[in-house]
Amino acid sequence: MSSRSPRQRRHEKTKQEILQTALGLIKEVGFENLSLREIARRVDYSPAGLYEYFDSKEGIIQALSNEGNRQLLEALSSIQKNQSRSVTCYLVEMCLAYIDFALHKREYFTLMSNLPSERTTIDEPVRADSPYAVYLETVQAAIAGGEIQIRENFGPEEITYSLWAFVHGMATLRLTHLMHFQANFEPVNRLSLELYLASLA
Amino acid sequence: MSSRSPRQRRHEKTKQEILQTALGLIKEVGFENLSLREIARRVDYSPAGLYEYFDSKEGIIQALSNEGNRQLLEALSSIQKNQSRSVTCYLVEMCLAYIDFALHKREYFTLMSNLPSERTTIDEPVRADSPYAVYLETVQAAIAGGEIQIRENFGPEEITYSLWAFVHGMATLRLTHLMHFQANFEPVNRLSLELYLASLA
DNA sequence: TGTACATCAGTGAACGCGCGTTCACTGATGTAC
DNA sequence: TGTACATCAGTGAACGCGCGTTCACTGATGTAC
Repeated sequence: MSSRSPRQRRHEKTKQEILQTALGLIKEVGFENLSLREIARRVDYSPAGLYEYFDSKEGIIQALSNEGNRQLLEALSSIQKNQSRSVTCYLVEMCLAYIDFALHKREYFTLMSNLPSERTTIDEPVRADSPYAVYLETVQAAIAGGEIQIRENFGPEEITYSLWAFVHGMATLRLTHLMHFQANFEPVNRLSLELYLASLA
Repeated sequence: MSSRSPRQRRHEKTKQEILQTALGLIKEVGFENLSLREIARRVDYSPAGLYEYFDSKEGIIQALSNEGNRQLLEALSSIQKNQSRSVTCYLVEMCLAYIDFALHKREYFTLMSNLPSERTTIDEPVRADSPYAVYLETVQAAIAGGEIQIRENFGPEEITYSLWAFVHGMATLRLTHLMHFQANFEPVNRLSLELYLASLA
């Protein structure tokens, strides 16, 4: 850190400024309308100037996506550690945290859901730093603790996928089709998840 | 029908041709890359020619969205009628039909999920010709038949919403993040839904 | 049945806009001696 | 401490592209008498 020259630090700082601006822009106009030229306008650079910091527009998106992944991972992991109730309780909180993340950091969330997963079959290993891995571990803990039963063709991965689909649907609906719908979703989401988890016992 | 002049029929036919072409284009390049000029190229018209049939690009999208709504409605309704098992059985089939629709008519589905719902609070009436209405009716039938119990703050609408979120998540994940993931999702989806519905009994 | 006219279906060119990327360049900052 | 030089950070202009929409127009089709 301190071994970096002032020049390198300035460079890094500008890079972060660009990323933050891009993020704000996505929040305003949506991922699909993100424009490199508009980012440049907002940081008061010429469009060409950004190429000092990123190879391409895609490079900016990748950097943001990595950061989003980090933040979601952090949000999920912190729940895993902070509580001392049953594992299924953790799971419910983690599910709700996913929805919260989608709503409050939707600029990251839309970005991330629009990028395809690297994993393409169940035989490939799960990336350790992926949000999915956090869910999977927790589900496995619940299974080990006897709180969740596995069934034929319905092991840890399948259970995790189904939970993920459930919360992903809740989150996605809120961000698209139900974006103008006024209601108190949280208790409904919570109860649905509790009921579903209960049925897995 | 037969009272319409040949001119009107030709007009209608061309209109349909444009819509079908637009649909094919969405299937190829995605909703967000739909281009009026490219539609024109494919039907061998000048871009201006399309304005004889639609007021704007938005008009084409609206027309397609209506048609998609009709087709989804039809897919769901046909299941409601064709079977003679428990209502919960219908529900599972309807849920799977939703996913099927999303996967096999994804050009319609992406279109529809990107348009916000007209209904903005639970106090407004449900549109009778909406897919949601079909789900809601079925859930109400299940409640009436004692197959599903309502709970505090968890009535027919909440139950329907949660089911919808579940299948919407399954569908959306497949179309975005898991688009390249190879697996046999159907039995997993079916079992998850059956378990969830069982927990509502 | 023929003719005059109105409407329809479709064109070509343009408007005004926005986009990502490249390239030759310049002045400022840092480095070596 | 001063100077010569290299690298860095950033610019301006252009390339080549695509977009939705408008407008004056024309030839074909249909209608009325």
